[in-house]
Amino acid sequence: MELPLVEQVRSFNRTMTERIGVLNDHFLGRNHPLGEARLLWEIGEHGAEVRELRSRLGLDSAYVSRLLRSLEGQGLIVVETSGNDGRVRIVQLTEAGLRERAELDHRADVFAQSLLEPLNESQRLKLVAAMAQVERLLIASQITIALADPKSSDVIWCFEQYFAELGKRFEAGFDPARSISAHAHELMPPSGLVLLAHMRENPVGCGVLKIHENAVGEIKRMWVAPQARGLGLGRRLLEALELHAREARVAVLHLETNRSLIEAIQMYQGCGYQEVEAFNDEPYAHHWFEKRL
Amino acid sequence: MELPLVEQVRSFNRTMTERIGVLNDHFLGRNHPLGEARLLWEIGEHGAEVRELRSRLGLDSAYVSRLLRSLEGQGLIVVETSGNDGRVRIVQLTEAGLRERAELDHRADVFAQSLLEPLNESQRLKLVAAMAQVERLLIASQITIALADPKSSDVIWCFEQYFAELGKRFEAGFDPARSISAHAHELMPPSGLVLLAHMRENPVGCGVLKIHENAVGEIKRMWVAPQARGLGLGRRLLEALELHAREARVAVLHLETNRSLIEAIQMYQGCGYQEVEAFNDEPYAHHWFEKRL
DNA sequence: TAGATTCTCTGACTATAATCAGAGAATAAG
DNA sequence: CTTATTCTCTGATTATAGTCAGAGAATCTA
Repeated sequence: MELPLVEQVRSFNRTMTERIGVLNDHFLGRNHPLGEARLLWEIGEHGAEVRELRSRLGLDSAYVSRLLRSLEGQGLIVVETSGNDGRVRIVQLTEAGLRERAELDHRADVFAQSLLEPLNESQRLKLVAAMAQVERLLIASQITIALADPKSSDVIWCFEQYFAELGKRFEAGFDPARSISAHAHELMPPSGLVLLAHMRENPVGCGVLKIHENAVGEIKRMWVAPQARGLGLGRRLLEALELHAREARVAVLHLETNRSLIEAIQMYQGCGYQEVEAFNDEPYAHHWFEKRL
Repeated sequence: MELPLVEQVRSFNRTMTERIGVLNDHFLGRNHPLGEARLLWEIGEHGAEVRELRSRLGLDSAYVSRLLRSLEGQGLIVVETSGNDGRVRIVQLTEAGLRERAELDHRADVFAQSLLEPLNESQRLKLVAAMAQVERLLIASQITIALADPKSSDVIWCFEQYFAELGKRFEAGFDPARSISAHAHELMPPSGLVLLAHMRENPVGCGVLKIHENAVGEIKRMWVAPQARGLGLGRRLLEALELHAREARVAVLHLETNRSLIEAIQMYQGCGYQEVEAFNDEPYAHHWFEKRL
């Protein structure tokens, strides 16, 4: 690989732009303009709310409305008002709409097969493995980490997921009330902060830093969503927390963890955390770590 | 073809469609509509013929003309009549056009870097390696093999490349006149045929089958262009020739080769060819092979 | 319960990306 | 030298993909 990294990425982008063009022509081939096809696809077999479609596809409400009117005119969808909220409208595919969607599905399959077909078995496996790798890493590179409000719904959701996971993994379950607390007011600067990782609007990980008086920081609630694991996100979160800690003149970071969280323990050690004597009486902890910054 | 492979390819396509959309918005971001930007890019630093641009981008002549008029109006290009052929027009970028193109170039770089930036060193290397692999195999899957007219310029070009390469690789050079002949009239059905491999209009490999009376076929002029090597194209060409041989009721295939063509010899053996006694007096040959079909 | 917000829709408008028919000039082929 | 072909251009027209302003109804918030 003599090409500089950026050159190789650009070359890849050129190749893919071309291929995606072919894919779109394929989709487009017969039938609908691309906008309608995408919408038809996103509605899915079980229907969807219009507002949901709009935000998923990132389209203007006037435009979506027009696309829906067109699909309705073709008898591919029915639109009805939601029972729960009279403002919200629900789109469902009709029989004809389902057939049309199956046709799109089939075309996408045919296209995918046309890429594999000229290759031999070993090349196919290599291609698919490399695609999975590219996809994974591109997704990883889309994850952003930012300061978050501990009272926001995304943070609350992440903490719930975190507690639920501890409940499953600890031998004796987990009761947040028994554990050392970290309430919202402690998690706002200057006494602490929450970092949240997002993947396209969706929260996929969190981490908390509490700042104590004696230049001691405490890391808590490190969690990565299952679909975002194996991408080095835990380490990224930890490093981002350390950066904030340094800025707050923290000299030593503490954290404690349960023996069932094996990957976490390995990550802490890999990031330079040393196991030390228990520095608190957290009932769920088996290992206590510290790192001097 | 097992479904998981197709599923992974489709998932990859979805991810890439999204990324390419972002790339286009980036390009588009400021400045020009996408069509103009693509054209500006394709004109290149040294200018180009309009007809060449049209065929490279696959656009209608009226449309290209209009795009050129628009770019001309913005002072980014100048169009002049070719000296050789009064019908052909040549487009050149002006100073401003070159700056604009450099800007596009820069944006593509920034985009590529934005993919790499959030990753750590080892992830970057993995991503780039996987991209190279995907690109290579997708390009391989774009190569088509078809019967070709031995008098066509593509075939003549491939044969010239083949002879030039033999001249370089054989210890004593290579003189086509001394070698056993294969003239155009022998390479048309029913007495023979030429297969040509194309990658997006460009010839990248060839192979010849001569059919003799006693159900004996002869493989000659197997060549793969340097940029298409390592993709299994030689084997694909050979297998395609064998298919044609079977259809022509050939029972045994002969071929001879020079000891310096090591990869070729390995490929023949890997495809089931057995080394036999010399069956002709080809002066450049060291190994003679046959395969019963 | 008033006022703000959310959700969807319509009307009016624009930019982009084409396509088709045909004209005019230059060149190639017979 | 005539005819066919190639290359480019203009005019007329279309489809696609939006954007913006605002209206009307339902719902949420203070």
